[in-house]
Amino acid sequence: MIRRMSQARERGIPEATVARLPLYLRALNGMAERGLATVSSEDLAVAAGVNSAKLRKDLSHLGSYGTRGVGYDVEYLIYQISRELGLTQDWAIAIVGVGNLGRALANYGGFVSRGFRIAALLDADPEVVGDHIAGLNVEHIDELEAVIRRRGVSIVVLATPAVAAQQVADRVVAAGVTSILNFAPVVLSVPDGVDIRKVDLSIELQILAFHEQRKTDRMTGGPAMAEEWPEAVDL
Amino acid sequence: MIRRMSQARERGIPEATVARLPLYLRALNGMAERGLATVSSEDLAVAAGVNSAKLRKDLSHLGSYGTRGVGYDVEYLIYQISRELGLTQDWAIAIVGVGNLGRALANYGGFVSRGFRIAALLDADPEVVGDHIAGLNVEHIDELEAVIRRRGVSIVVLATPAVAAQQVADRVVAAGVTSILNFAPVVLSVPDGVDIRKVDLSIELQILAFHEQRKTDRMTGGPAMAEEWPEAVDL
DNA sequence: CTGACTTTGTGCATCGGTTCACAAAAGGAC
DNA sequence: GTCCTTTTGTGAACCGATGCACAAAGTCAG
Repeated sequence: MIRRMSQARERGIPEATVARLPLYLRALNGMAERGLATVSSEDLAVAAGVNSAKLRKDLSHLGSYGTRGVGYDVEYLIYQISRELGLTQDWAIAIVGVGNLGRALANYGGFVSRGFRIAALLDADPEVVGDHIAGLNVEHIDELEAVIRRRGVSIVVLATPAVAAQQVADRVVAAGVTSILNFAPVVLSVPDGVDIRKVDLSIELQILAFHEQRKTDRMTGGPAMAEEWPEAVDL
Repeated sequence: MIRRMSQARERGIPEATVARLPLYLRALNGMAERGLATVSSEDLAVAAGVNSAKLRKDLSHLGSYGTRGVGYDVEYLIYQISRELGLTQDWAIAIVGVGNLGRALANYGGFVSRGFRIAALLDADPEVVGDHIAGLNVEHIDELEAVIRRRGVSIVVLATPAVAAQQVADRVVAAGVTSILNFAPVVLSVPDGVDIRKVDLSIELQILAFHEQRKTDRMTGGPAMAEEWPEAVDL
């Protein structure tokens, strides 16, 4: 027995593809709202800001959901991508650290929109504990393990100061959490099997600055004739 | 005349390398604070969370700044990376959209820390205009072009609602800005030569959810024997 | 000055991801 | 039913990034 399956799928979607699926999903939702029933790979690619061949290859990893000569059924594709991403189930997330950023995240609508539910806000500062933010009561960090267990939290968002992040990470990992979204500017060390994604505002700015500098260098004389070092290195 | 230069450099640092330089810089700053004078590629790689061969290759794109048998001079390397990233100059940035996120960004210390200076906060809501946040007066979005010109703003951070983002982007581009950090969940379309970096909180969560789902699937039966589709597709 | 030791810088094989270009599949006209 | 048009799904070439493994270059002891 050969079990051709539908070409690919059966296991392992490339990481680069996974990172783009949410993008397609957002574009598709916009199209569904505007009442579109089907969409071609070309149109969807433009809406998502990618190359159409890449889009088709990405979708082919999920299965063969298009109709040649027609395109993709918008609603069906939304369902398939949502299912693949795990958004058809309900994810309880906890936000640790209720400073400016934590507050912003708690109020950010995009989280709740699909599949995600903020189940807890935690902070170490007694000044903040007890505040009501986005309809939730801020709880003390001492409750971390209990809250994770009782409310079935499976994803933790770290918005603590840098010095506290590793310590909190150790505790949430010990409590059984294996997915962490880290906003603190530190490299967390966690055991194998724990997924960490890092969002670092300052790094993004530095990358922009690099390119901006290159652009302005090019205007004013060009880098080829700019000095290389304050003093010579090659003798 | 051959002009060997110091091997690489002269032009074009790989994008992947640029994205890691800020990481090295942060690790090096920590080491400088702890008084370390030199560091080996191995130690620095561990601190930055990367492979040491990759670190050495990354640094080799900037020039040959290490000493064999010894390692890298911490202060000197900090200076070289900072210069390469353009952090030795002062960047004026403007934040557009002073909601929860905009406020968090304005108060985020990591921006100011090296080279970046928040030069303006702008919003369309008259309720918010005039507020004082992080020592700055919130100005009306009508002032956008004037503020960019007068204060030499070269990087704009978009923290507006999704619907307003494209419109604001068009205006800042028209005003001559060529670097944008976008937090709004939309695909911006801008002319060639304008750099956009996107930070999307909801997408990061969706990627985590995907991996989390895979992990829990594996516990409960394994994906190989999980059903593929509600109905069969291959006949 | 010599020889043992350390650590960089890089050539090379490899890998994952992107893009092109086209055959295969579907729909519609007549 | 046949032909023509559209659009998918994918083979294959290409491109950039990664990581191994080692020669080259330096330090340091004696």
